Amino acid sequence: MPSGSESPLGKATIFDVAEQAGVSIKTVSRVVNNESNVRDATREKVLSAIRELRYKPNAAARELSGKRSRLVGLVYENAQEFNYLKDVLNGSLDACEARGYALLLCPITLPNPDIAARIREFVTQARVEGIVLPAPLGDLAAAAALLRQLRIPVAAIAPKDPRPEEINVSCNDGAATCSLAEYLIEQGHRAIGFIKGHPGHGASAARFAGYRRALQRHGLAFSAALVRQGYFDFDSGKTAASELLDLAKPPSAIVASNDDMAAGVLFEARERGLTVPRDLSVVGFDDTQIASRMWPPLTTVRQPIVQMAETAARLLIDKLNGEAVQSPDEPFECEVVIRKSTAPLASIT
Amino acid sequence: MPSGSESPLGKATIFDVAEQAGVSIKTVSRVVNNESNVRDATREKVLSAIRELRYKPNAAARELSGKRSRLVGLVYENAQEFNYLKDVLNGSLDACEARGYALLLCPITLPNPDIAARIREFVTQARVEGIVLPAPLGDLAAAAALLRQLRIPVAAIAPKDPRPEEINVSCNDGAATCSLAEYLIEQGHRAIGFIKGHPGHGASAARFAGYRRALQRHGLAFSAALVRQGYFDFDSGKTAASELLDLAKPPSAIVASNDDMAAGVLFEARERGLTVPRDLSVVGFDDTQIASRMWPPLTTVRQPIVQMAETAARLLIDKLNGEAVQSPDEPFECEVVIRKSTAPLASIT
DNA sequence: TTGTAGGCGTTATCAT
DNA sequence: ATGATAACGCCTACAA
Repeated sequence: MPSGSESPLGKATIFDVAEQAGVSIKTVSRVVNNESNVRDATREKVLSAIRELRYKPNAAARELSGKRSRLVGLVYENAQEFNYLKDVLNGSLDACEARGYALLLCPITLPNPDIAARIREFVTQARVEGIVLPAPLGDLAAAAALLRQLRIPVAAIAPKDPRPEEINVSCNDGAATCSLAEYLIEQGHRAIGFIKGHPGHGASAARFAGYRRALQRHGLAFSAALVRQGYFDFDSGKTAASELLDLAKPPSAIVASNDDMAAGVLFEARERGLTVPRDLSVVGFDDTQIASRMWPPLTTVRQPIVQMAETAARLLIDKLNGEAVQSPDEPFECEVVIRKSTAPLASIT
Repeated sequence: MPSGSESPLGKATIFDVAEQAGVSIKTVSRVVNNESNVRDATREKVLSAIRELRYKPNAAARELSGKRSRLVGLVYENAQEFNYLKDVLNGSLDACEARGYALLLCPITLPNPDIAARIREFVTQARVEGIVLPAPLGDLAAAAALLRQLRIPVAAIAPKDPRPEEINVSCNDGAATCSLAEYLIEQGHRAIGFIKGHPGHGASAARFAGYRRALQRHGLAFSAALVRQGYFDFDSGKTAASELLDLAKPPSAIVASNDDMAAGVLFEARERGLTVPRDLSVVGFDDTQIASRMWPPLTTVRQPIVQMAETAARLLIDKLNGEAVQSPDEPFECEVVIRKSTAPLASIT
């Protein structure tokens, strides 16, 4: 019977719904927030009123009153190579959308003299309830310390040192690197070079360990001479390859800890007139877009980054909503992608 | 004299500031919002109280009361190639940060059966005041119509059909393509292939026009046989190159409308045993990261996308704040980047 | 199970 | 130029 002057254009408030349903605003609030203690019949009445009026809770009022912003922050390294972030973004956004949260971005350009100040500014200004923190930022001492101090929930993606009280999502990139190296060994390669990733990145150590494990399993001696430090970027890969290829006994295959460095290796090989994979096998890691566009297309490893990010953001939001969440028991699985940058060792010797 | 119990932890409200400064909250509000009609001395008092108390206006309360969310949306195509978006993101974020706005993301995967619904949902749910709209989304009829209907201010980046009542930011990519083609002509090339970009993208027509202009200027006949339709992606570039190279009289140089397609051309050339640039010169457009990592590194054009996006977002926000803004009079300048995928035509004939 | 009252921090109205 | 007071729409007590 009651029928105020509900404005036709999606401007209905909780009062309009209450009137339409013939209940109090509190009851509407209960229904909207999925609280218990509402009789099914009442709930239905309210629900249909909500539908009719196209009622959407006012986010500002909700935040002002309830102290919850429904905002999650993504604090990330604003690197040149952006494909990793693209996936992180898509995964995080999916989770946020599904749960009615919005995602705010906080790019950080490294090196940065005062990361802590930037993050603090972000957290206080943007009023985010929690933070998704993809590697390698979580492993920066300054960032980690601040976040701990701020007592803001964090979901770390591929952290080096997972904090047990927080959410952590990882993948088994060590095992994948091991598979990759074993694949090369099975192809007859014995002298296999390795280019490490950025030392501040948790994955670097894991991938290196995977490489050593492969050698060990096949009874091959590890030689530090075949290992070079890289930094996940094209130039460091090129430099490392140059040193490796200058060796008196250069490797017949090189494992780069990511695709960008592998691209550098390919580039260096080209400059020396070497043909890949005939003269040198090369593998990367990440299956970034560049991997399939180079010549030859790169044998590499694909990580389920979208899924990892989605999981991280989803668990984070659930935690913010008071649910007792746990980090995944098992790391996510990586997938080896064989392309054309690898070939059996020509047994000419 | 007055000194309530200001909580030490950045929780000061407008009342605390008013008390500290000995004025009413309305005056504080005036100062915070840069309104006139405040005596300088009063303003100073308030300002110093704000500093002392580290007062930050509560965004939720502001929005609830003032109807302004200080949120801007970025509606973009969620494409594989993400470097373009990376720059758009950085530029937009810069402008937002500088003006106290936050940026919300609305990725759209194409093709999408109901773009309009998605955008409408975003605008109403995310309560953004305005939208930054990078190409090619602005040129999709469905999106354009909806945005017009929603009456929400839009800042378009590189639109095909600029709407005079909105903000539009572009660059002279037609002229740049012309320079690129002229460069090839000066290198002795006469049969120059062209791979068009996605027809829905405004830049495609501009770049094609630039190519034709270059031919015209140098008195070269235009041949439709040397032109192929591409879609800005690697595969379409590869296919187009294949067709072009199958011609009885194949071109000695190919202009691809972007780097991804140029990468496809390079790939195809490799598969045919052609050496670039000895047997074929290739140029791209965008100077994406891949351009400098390929072999040979690509001659291409760099667009100031970060600047364009920053300008678009800045003008949009200024407009939202009631300022009388105008789109830039001049398009932004592109820069030709000469690398190693081009060489003078070997005059063997 | 349901409803009433008060407050969240700001901006807007209308005085003064 | 400045101030008192009423919205803004919702949520959290607390009552019934």
